[in-house]
Amino acid sequence: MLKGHLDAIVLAALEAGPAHGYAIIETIKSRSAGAFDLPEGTVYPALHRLEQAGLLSSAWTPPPGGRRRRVYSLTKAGTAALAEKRKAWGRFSQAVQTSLGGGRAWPA
Amino acid sequence: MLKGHLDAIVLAALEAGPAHGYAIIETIKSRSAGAFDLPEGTVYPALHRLEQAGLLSSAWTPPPGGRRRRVYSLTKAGTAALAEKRKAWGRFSQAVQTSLGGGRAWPA
DNA sequence: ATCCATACCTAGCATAACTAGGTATAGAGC
DNA sequence: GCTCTATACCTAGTTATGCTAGGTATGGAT
Repeated sequence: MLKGHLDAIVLAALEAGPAHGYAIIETIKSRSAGAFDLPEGTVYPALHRLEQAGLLSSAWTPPPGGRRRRVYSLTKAGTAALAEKRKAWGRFSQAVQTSLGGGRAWPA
Repeated sequence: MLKGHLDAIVLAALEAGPAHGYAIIETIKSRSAGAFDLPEGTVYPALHRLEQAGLLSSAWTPPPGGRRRRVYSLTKAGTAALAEKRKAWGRFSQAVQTSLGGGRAWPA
């Protein structure tokens, strides 16, 4: 379970530039060192949701000669949402950290 | 939304000693500096779930003269589960952190 | 020719946490 | 005495989220 942070992670994966769904899954897997190996059934609906919400836009790559791919890009609203979600993550993780007690934020 | 980490936070709130539901809510609120102001409808079912799972045990305080309270304590299994959940949180938050990119773990 | 990796999609399920109600007692203020 | 608030517990039903489990199709390697 990604516990409500999937949207932020997907948006972050697109920050470096447009990508298609399958590539996004790979990016997330490698960036998280394998921890987030997300099934397609998780990611594709999320992409649709994010596009619906106006945070992503998509375009099909021209199919003649190549395999069809839907390439997603961050919209302006998506970039803003990502920034907000990063802040929210910071607040959230800080709060969990102190709630779990046991002191320091990050074990060295 | 507590995003799946509620159980860990509740268990952590009981680590210092037994407490009743209402007090647990207060503890969580103060420990998180107000970030987690949980409705009772969130916490009570969680307590029941955790007791069902054998991670907590409960006892009613004797009602004569005082207000009825159900006091929860960590079981041995609960203590072990808390330790495991702390580790899981560490792994999870680390993975989110790197997935969100943007470098350093904690902005000073 | 067959298989696997790539690439997309959806319906339906499970779970989590919240909303929105309900009950009841103790103490403070009038 | 009466009312109001804080304390203290509970549950049914809603919502969102992510997953399972299926389906379709193409390109490249064997």
